Amino acid sequence: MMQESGTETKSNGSAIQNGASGGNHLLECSLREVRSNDALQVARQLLLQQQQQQQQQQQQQQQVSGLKSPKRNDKQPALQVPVSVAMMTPQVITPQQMQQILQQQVLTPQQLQVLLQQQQALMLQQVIVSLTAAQVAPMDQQQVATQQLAFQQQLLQMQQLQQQHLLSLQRQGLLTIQPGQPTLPLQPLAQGMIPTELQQLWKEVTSSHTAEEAASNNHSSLDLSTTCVSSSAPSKTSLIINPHASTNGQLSVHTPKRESLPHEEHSHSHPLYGHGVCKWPGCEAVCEDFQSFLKHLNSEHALDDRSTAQCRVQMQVVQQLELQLAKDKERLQAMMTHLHVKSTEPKATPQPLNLVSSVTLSKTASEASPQSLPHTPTTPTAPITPVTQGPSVITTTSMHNVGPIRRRYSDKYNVPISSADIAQNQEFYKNAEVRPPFTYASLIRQAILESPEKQLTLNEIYNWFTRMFAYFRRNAATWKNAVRHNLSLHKCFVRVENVKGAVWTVDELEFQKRRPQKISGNPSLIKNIQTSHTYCTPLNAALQASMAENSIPLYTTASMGNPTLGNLASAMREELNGAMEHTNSNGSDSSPGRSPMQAMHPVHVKEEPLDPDENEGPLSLVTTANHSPDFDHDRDYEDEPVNEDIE
DNA sequence: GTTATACTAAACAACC
DNA sequence: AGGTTGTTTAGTATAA
Repeated sequence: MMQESGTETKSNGSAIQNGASGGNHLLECSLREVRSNDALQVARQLLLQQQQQQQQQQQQQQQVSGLKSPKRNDKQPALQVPVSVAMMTPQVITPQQMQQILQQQVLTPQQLQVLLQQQQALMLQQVIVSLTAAQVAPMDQQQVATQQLAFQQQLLQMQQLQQQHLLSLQRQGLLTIQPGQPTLPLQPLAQGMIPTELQQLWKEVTSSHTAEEAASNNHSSLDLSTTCVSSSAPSKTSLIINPHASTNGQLSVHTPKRESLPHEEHSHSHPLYGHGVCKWPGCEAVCEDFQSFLKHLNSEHALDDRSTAQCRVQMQVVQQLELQLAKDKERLQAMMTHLHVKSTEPKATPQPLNLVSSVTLSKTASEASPQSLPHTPTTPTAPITPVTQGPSVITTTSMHNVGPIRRRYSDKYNVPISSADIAQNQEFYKNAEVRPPFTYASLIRQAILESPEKQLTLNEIYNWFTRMFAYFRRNAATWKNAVRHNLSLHKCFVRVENVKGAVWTVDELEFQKRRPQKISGNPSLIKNIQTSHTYCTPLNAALQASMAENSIPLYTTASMGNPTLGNLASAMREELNGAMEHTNSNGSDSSPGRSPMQAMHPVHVKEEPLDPDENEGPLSLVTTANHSPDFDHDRDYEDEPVNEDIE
C-alpha cells in the first residue's frame, strides 16, 4: 500500500523517462505470449475468412433486402481454407465465448482487436438485418431499439473483456518503450524523430491508409498500418484518420433509420474511439458521440509536440510488437514445417465456438513447442490476472510507467519461461526497458556463472546487469541495493577474498536448495512438464529439439557456444529444474523417466568457494568452455562506464 | 491466517 | 570527505 503509492509518486515524478515498472514487466511477459502465437496464422486465416464471409453475407443481405448493392468485389469466392476454418460461420460470439478466448490468451492484443472489430461489424450487420427486417415486416421501434441496445451491451461487454485482457497482458509485463529511450536500435526512425519529421510521418501514415484502402496493399515504407490495432478495418480506418471523414462519410441514405448507421459504424470502428471515450493513449476523455469525439480529437490531439511524442511512443510500441511478431512468425513457420510430418494433434478438443476451436487447434500444435511452454500452464489453469484499475493501454502505461516496480510480479512469471524464451528475449531485454522476469538471485547467479572464472566483483555484477538488461540502466540505487542485499542475504552467494579484492561466487548447492520453493509458484507448469516427461509427449521432444535447435545443450554448460545466450538459457533451465526437483521431491512423481530435465541438471557445478588465488586454471569445464570471443566482447564492455541514473 | 520468498528501502559500518 | 561495499532490519506483496 505504502509502497504502491510510493511507486506511483516516483513514477509520475520522473515520468516518461523510465518505463521500468511493474506494468512494463508485465507487458514483457505478455510479449512472450504474443510471441507464442502459433495461433496467429490460423487466426489470421480465420479473420480473413470471416471478412470474406462477411462480405458475402452482406451482399446477400443487401440483395435480399433490396438495398442498394455495392459493386461486387468478390474476387475470391469460397477459397480453400483449413477445415477448421472453413467450418466456421461468421457468427457473433458471445461475451462468454470471448471471455473464453481471452482466458486462453491465445490471441495477441492485435488479434483481439481485430476479432473485436469483426465482431462489431457482425453485430452491426445484425442490427442492419434487424432494421431491414423491420422495413419488410415493420418492427416496433421499441423493439429495434431494444435489440440495438442488446447488441451494444454485448459489444460493450466484449470491449471490456478485451480491455481487461489487454490490461492483464500489460500488467504481466510486455514491453516498455519510452519516448526518449536511448537504446532501441530497432527504431532508428522513431528514435531521433523530431516533430516535423513526425508531421511528415503522420502524412505518410494517413496517406498510406488511404492507399491501403484503395489497393489494400502492404506499404513497405512504414508498416504502422499493419500493426496498428485497427489495421484490419482499413476501409473504416482511413475515414477516421482523415479529419474530414466525418463529412465525407455522410452518404446519402435511403431510409432515415440507416442514417445513423454509418456514424455508429464509424464510432465503433475508430481505433481511437470506443466505449464512449477517446482512446488516445493517456487521454480517455469521454465523448458522447462520434461527432464530439472528432471535435475532441481535432482539438486535443492536434499536431503538436505532445501528440507527436505520444505518437512516437505508440510507434515504438508497435515496432516492438512487430519485431516480436516477426520472430514468432518465423518460429511458427519453422514449427509448422517441423511438425508437418507428424502433425497428429491428438487432443484438439473441438470447441463449440468455431473461432476458439480453430485457435485451440493451432494452439495445440504450438504446445508441442517450448515456446509455448510458458503458456501451457497459464492457459487452462491460471486465470488471467484480474485487472480492475488503471487506464490502460499499452502506450499509456509505457508513458507513465516510471521507476522501479516495487510490486513483485507474480512468481509464475519468474518461472515458466523456456530457455528458448530467454534466449530469444535476450536482445529484447538488452534493448527494451523491460523488467526481466527473474529474481535478483537468479540474475546474480547467472552473471557469476557467465564469467570465465565464475566469480565476479560486485561491480562486475553491476555491469553485467546493465549490460544485459536495459531495465537495469535506470534506478541504479534501487537495484544495486537489491543486488547487494541478495548477495548478503542468500547463502548461495559466497564472498571470496581475492587478490584483486572480494569476489562473489555461487554455491550451487545452496542455490539449488532454495529453488524448489520458488518454482512451486506454478504447479500447472510443473504438471505439464511432468506429464510431458512421464509420457514422453511431443512437448518434451519438441522442447529438447528446440533446445538443440537453439544451440542450447541440456545443461552441458561447458558446451555452450554462446555464453550469454546459453547461460541465460541455463538460468531458465534452472527454473525448470527447480520445478522438477520440487515436484519430484513432493513425491508426486518418482517416475524413473523423470529426467530429461534432470539429466540436464547441473550435476553440481558448484565449485567450493574457490581458492581465491588463481583460478586462472580451469576451475571447471564450465569455466573454460564459457570463454568465447563473444564473451571477450562482453568483458570489454563490462569495464565501460554504464550510462545509468539518467534521472 | 500462516509461512516462505522476493523486492524495496534504509541504516549502518568498514573500507578505499 | 565521499563513495563503495557489505550487512542487517523492516515493511510489503505474493503465492502456497
